[in-house]
Amino acid sequence: MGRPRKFSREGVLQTALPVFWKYGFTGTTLLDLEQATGVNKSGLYAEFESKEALFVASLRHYLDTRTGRALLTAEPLGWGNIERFLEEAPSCAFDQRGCFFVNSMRELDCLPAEARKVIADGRVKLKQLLRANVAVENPKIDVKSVCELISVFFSGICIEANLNTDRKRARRKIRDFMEMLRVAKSTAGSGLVQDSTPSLLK
Amino acid sequence: MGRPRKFSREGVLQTALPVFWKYGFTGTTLLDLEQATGVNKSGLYAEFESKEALFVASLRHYLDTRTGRALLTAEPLGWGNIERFLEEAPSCAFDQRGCFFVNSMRELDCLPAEARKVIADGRVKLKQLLRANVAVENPKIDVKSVCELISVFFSGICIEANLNTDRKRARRKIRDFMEMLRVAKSTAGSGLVQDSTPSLLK
DNA sequence: GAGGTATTGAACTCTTCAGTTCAAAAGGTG
DNA sequence: CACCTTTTGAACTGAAGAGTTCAATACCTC
Repeated sequence: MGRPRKFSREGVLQTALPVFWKYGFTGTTLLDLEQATGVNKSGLYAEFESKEALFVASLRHYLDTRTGRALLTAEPLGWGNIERFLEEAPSCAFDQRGCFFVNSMRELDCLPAEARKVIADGRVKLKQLLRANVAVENPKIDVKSVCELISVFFSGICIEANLNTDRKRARRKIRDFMEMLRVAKSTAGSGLVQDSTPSLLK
Repeated sequence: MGRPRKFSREGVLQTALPVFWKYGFTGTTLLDLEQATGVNKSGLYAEFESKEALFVASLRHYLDTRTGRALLTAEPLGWGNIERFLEEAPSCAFDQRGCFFVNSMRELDCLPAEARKVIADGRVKLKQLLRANVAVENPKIDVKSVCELISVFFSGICIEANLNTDRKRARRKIRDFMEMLRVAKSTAGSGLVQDSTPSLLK
């Protein structure tokens, strides 16, 4: 019954994603998408309502296919997971630098409302996953604050991945950061910190 | 000798900057720029060669008018300067969130070559300024590594400023980060860190 | 292999974009 | 106040943007 289509929704998302990732939503044209996916406009519009809908679907596809979640739920929970997450979650492929979510944060004002929601929800989820891993390490440290620091550091790593920094240098930074986290944890309550209102330590 | 113009180059840059800042280069249209600056296209093109040239000029104007440099060269050098820089450099105005430079890093692939160079040079300069402030604090710590961490953290803070995070929460994160830096410094060489190849400590 | 349905791709629309042109207006100067 | 240079704003251009339409094509079913 009728001609079968040449493309799959999955396949389109997989090939459209790197384009949006590299050029952003406003920076991507329909011509770019046609060329990348190999699917004509009419095909794309048959499957997706609009460029915005395709973007949102790409965002969701990204969430579903990335390893981030798996990395942060691996047993045993702890610093190890966080270190692996920081190292492996940000991509460094030519057309997929850093993290699609973090990149999109820059463009928030130009994005469809639904995309903004997906991003906000994604961040909440990330914080939860981080929290679980930090919590098992040391109750002396204010878990939420540490998670915030890790989140900021992750965003920074991702954004800087847009420059030419090679993976090796990024790994070095991550190691240093983790070392700092572990030291801070070890010395919690040791009296070394004399700030008037220490917030990192309970 | 002819009619005097109603606008100044300075004034245009000052009003164009927030538009580029908020919507990025590709997200900004000439109509946006006309409305924001109050200057007609023909006026803009009389002063600037192209949209790209106006963007680059805005980027340079940003560099020249920001307090970042002053904050990092204030005497005495040290953690205090860095903390003030992290707190005060990222803007949180409605249409100027985070740092224009960091925001532009996301868009690098759509930017004119000259803009890319300005950004790269700006980052080198920032690293130098950070270095001077870190160096005076403690020779036991690998200065360059610490600077990299601060730079990543700064980028992260700036990118996350694009979300609705209020200044108060950002300040809290910065205090925590600085605390960690200071603790790491204090415990350098204390034997708490047992990694096989510690890179943060000399 | 004929029939029927769904996909396809090219041509088309309408809008917006960056950039140009130029007659009219404006104001300093003598 | 008349002259002359310069700015100005509106109309214009050509290209590129998103999104639509539809005849031709492909392929599955019977």
